[in-house]
Amino acid sequence: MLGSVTDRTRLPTTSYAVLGLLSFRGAMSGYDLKKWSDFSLRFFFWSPATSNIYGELTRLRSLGYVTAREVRQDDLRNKRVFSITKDGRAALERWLRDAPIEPSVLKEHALLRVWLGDSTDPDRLIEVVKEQEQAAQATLAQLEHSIAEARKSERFSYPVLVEEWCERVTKARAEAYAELRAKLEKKART
Amino acid sequence: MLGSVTDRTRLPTTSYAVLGLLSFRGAMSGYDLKKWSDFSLRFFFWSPATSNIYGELTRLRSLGYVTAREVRQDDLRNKRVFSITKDGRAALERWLRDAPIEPSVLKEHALLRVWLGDSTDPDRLIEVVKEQEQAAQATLAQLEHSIAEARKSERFSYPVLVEEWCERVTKARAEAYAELRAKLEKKART
DNA sequence: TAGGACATGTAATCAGTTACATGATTAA
DNA sequence: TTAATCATGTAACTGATTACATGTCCTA
Repeated sequence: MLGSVTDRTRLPTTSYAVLGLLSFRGAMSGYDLKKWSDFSLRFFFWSPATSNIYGELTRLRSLGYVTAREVRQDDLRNKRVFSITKDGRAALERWLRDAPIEPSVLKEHALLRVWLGDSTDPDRLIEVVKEQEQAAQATLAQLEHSIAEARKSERFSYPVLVEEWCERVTKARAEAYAELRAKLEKKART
Repeated sequence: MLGSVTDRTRLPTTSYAVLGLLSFRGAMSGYDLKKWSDFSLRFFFWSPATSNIYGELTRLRSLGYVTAREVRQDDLRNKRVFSITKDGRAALERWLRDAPIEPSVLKEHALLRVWLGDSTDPDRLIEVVKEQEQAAQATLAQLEHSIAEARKSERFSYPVLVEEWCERVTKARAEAYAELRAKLEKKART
């Protein structure tokens, strides 16, 4: 009721995430955006599905926040690249300034299994935890690569700070899983 | 197509989370479940909305995984308490054994703001990060309380392990936010 | 010649939230 | 008397996913 007029411009976070990606470098296709978000947003936020990105792009365009341009990359294939507009930038800045920040979410599906450890096979549990430890280490390697890349350009100074945050927390996650595994192994022996 | 028969029994994770809560202690109401999940699942997974819990309870009952019993708590108010059935326990164990584990998700809404720091007021950014640091510390206090409680009973030995994991990672999150704040402050001074 | 990367989208579905509806009890 | 807690649910909505549809180019 209240806000029915105001909320016309209130978009899901994904819209702003896409707009944000576009604020770094213009002229990207939906495909490019998906790839890049898999290598950046994914670490601390989430990477939307491809179809979701195309959907957002359509919406953003109808709002005048992005413009599309057809690019012929070769004789047969066409590519539609998007750029953020002045209006889009303004909307992004408004959102950054005014939108309330939702509480952070940590969804560790593996821990739900451990939590219900009494109903599970202890060895399976140890395996699951080991896998998570490895997954965290793999993420860490990707992050380190990503940080090294991002440091090359001044333009990514903020993303670098965020990735360093992620690095620290991912390290802690890996260690916490290692500790948990040790505890589970000890528990299994008794 | 494949699985159209098999998937009849494939439920969303929330169903199993509710079933899991019920596996610890029987005879809980929807209201109880919501409260408890706010103090346990929330830390490492997520706490479903009240209406969501009631919905799951209905579904679980129709599958024969839980039974309901009416409890008259005083002259006027009635309470419907639920207990897990043998079938429910079997379904939970099957899920724990067989279901693939989805990748973990970390959604730090505040970091999306930092990531887009070039489009934001630096002082506002520092404030936002400070708030996250405090939020993490508040979570830490709740966790410590929760761990102390859970240690009182043998039955919660697995939940204690999970909460210790959370404690460690939440500490790291708080520290990572503190470090980030320091970097932002330094950046602002230059 | 098969598989992966490039490239774009629609349609169906789903998991979950918010808003709403209702009403008693208890503590400040 | 006001707010919080107890207590249960339905209905409308929405954000996002999965499945599907289509086709080229390049590499092993």
